[in-house]
Amino acid sequence: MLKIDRRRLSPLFARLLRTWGPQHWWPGETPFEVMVGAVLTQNTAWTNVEKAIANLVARDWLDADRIACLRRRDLAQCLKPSGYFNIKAQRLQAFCRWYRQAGGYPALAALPTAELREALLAVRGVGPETADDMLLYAFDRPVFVVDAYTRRLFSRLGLCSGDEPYEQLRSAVETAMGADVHAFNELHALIVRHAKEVCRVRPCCADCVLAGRCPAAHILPD
DNA sequence: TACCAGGAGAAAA
DNA sequence: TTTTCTCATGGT
Repeated sequence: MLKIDRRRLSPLFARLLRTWGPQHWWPGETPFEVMVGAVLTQNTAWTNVEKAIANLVARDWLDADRIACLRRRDLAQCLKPSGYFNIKAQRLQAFCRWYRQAGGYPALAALPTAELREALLAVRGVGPETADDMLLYAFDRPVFVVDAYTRRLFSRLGLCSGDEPYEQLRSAVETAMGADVHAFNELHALIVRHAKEVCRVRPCCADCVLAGRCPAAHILPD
């Protein structure tokens, strides 16, 4: 079973926070909007998701009851900028129908984390990362979100091999950091921010940037 | 032009 | 069980 050394993870977190500052995630007005964003951002740049959400808001459709009852093709048209629009229309309706049937946010927020996670994962179109995005950023549960950036960065730093099962990596980070909603919130957001700012510019050296000896270090604010 | 982006599920091996 | 394929727009 994978173990991540807290003495290596904590300085990494501190370095990211010092470099990029608090990220104030998730960008969303309400928990429901956060959950919609979590579905729409699957393998998609956030700027495209924002356009799709803006379309929903402009039509006054950012509502579980409304989305659940829309014609699939109307919703798909609205989601077009976020890509995979037919699949996402299907997934978002499946999620909204479940959300409504489950009693909405108050009823779901009353569930224990493990039970809520299991219920989310049973919704078609909600996988581990999407479920954990929702748990952390919409329900404030101490769950760490593992994404492709986390695997890439951690494997380059030698914290993991990168091909561990999702649950193993999530559990290892949660054990190393302790159940801390705020820390999980920031760490995941910072990893994404770091990837956007650095890996895109110079994909080979996310690790040496963090060690402070990267040729591209000039792009860092400190 | 080619590649990537805050994945998930189905199909094939 | 593991790997591969499909879904698709928009920015770089």
